[in-house]
Amino acid sequence: MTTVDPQQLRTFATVTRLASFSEAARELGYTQSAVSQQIAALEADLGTALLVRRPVGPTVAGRRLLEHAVPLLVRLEAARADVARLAGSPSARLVLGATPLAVGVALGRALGEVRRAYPQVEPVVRVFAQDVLAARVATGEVDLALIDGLAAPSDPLPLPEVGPLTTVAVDERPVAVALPAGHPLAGRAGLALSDLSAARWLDAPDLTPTADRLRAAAGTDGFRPATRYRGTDLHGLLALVATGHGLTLLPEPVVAGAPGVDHAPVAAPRLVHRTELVHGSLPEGPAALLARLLVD
Amino acid sequence: MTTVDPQQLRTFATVTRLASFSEAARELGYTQSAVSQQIAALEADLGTALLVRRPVGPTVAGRRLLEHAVPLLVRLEAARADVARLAGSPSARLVLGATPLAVGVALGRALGEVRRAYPQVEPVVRVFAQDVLAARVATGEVDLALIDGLAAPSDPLPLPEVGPLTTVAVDERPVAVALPAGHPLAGRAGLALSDLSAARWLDAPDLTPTADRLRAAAGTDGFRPATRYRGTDLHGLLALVATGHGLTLLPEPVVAGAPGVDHAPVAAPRLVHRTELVHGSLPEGPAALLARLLVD
DNA sequence: GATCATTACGAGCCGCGTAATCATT
DNA sequence: AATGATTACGCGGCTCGTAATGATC
Repeated sequence: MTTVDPQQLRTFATVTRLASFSEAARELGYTQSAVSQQIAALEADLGTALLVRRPVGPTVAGRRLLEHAVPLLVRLEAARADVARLAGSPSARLVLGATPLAVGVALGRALGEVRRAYPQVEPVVRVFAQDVLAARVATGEVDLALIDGLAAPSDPLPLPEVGPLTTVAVDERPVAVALPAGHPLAGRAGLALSDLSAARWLDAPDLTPTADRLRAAAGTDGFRPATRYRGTDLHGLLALVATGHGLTLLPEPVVAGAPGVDHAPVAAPRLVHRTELVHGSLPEGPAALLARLLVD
Repeated sequence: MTTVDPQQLRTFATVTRLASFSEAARELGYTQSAVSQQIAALEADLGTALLVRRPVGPTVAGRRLLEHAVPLLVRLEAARADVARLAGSPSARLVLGATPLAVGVALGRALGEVRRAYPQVEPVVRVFAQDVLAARVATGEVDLALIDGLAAPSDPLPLPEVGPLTTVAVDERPVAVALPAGHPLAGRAGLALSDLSAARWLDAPDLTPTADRLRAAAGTDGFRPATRYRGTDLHGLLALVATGHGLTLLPEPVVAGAPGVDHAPVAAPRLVHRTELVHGSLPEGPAALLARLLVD
């Protein structure tokens, strides 16, 4: 019946993230003591130990609580931001968030039309990794977002639910495995993803599906990351593929023209690279126009 | 940066639901004064009026806040319930929630197998309306739920997101319009849902898709409810159809055998009656067994 | 012995209830 | 006039910081 205290939740989340009471206190502007008391109160309230101390880390129950805590805090903030936006002046800004692979010529063309219709607005495009974009939309930091990812055909992307958002499918492309030029699998048809679970994979969490997603999609273990690539630059990633540092999964049109890189379409399971437009409520204006242009 | 107070959110939600400060105070165990102060504090905090008084009702900003408040409160409770369940003894109970149309022979057979494997557990089946079932799963009131509803083929049902739940498709059936016997449309193929927007519809929110859902699916206005039917009894609803009180949308197998009722398949848009199994994390035991049996 | 979490305790603030006031029908 | 929302005000509790204590490397 009674609810959990979000402040304690935030402290708890911070403590687990930093694995330290004192550092969490520093980040949150509390004393060590206050943090300790908040955690103690939360544990007493829930009737379970949530953290083990020295070294600091979550218990099983703590891990479970974390699955709730982070989305809850995001949404709590989104709620405030959402009504604040409604009260504030309808700004003429237009901020579009996008994952790296979602930025394409269609977007450029649509932005051009928006510029013509609303010459006074300065459209801003900001690139984010997939996992945080939905939260940015919910808090109003960006007005619209183009998010890409791996999905079964005509299935929606698995986005974290952080508020009342609308998502519309914009694009679906076949996916292919990017291979070094001359690789024996190049161009081979009928390739099953699970056949490649033992290969060396490039883990580029800001650009391509992570190993978890691949395992889930293929239904097998494996996909052990050989090299980790942090960053949103596609060319760098393709260069690593070309030099044999590992394979990666990309939309077919993206790998098709790349120099030094061959590719093979993935036949099973049936997967597509999907792009979705995500937004909250859009008042009539440049943002709404852009949304209409993008879904066509 | 700072978060919204859930207690105020709960009070706000209660006030709007009851459209009265005093009644909300009674329900929540506060004085009128406390409720008034909480609302005032919330409005001051967010910097906007949320309610109009006399008669009491939400403003535009208030309506927006409500979209966040209710799911937030559900999930806040779910978080507590979720870790509590983890701490408590692994009870041998097995509570299955289901929407009325989701209870079928497959379920009966699966429950039989569970009984045989775990003779000591007493399976309980509880029937709920669609809209509250996901929340019951999140709070652990039921271990698993079978939820049915209208969807595009192989699309998931639009469930409110109230926690980290797993959903698996269990069944998809064609949908048909139930008609009084001898109705001119009976058996006609190629029927478009939008053609029927002007007809008299039975509104049975506990059993069938509401008018909103129909409008969204058909992409047209209309589907004005002629008669409202509260309850989860299918036979009563079919009797109303047979006596000409309105049309309704049901899975084809359900209407096929009903006396006094004819039907016509819906051809456009492509729709199915989908049943999904929804659950949180399932420790090995009767619940996990039942889940496995149901998805096959 | 140094770092880091916990406990003890007092001070300030916040939120509730009582009660009076104001507004609306 | 009566119902119902708001304001005034004082008390109680809760939470934080300071400071001392305890545990772990």
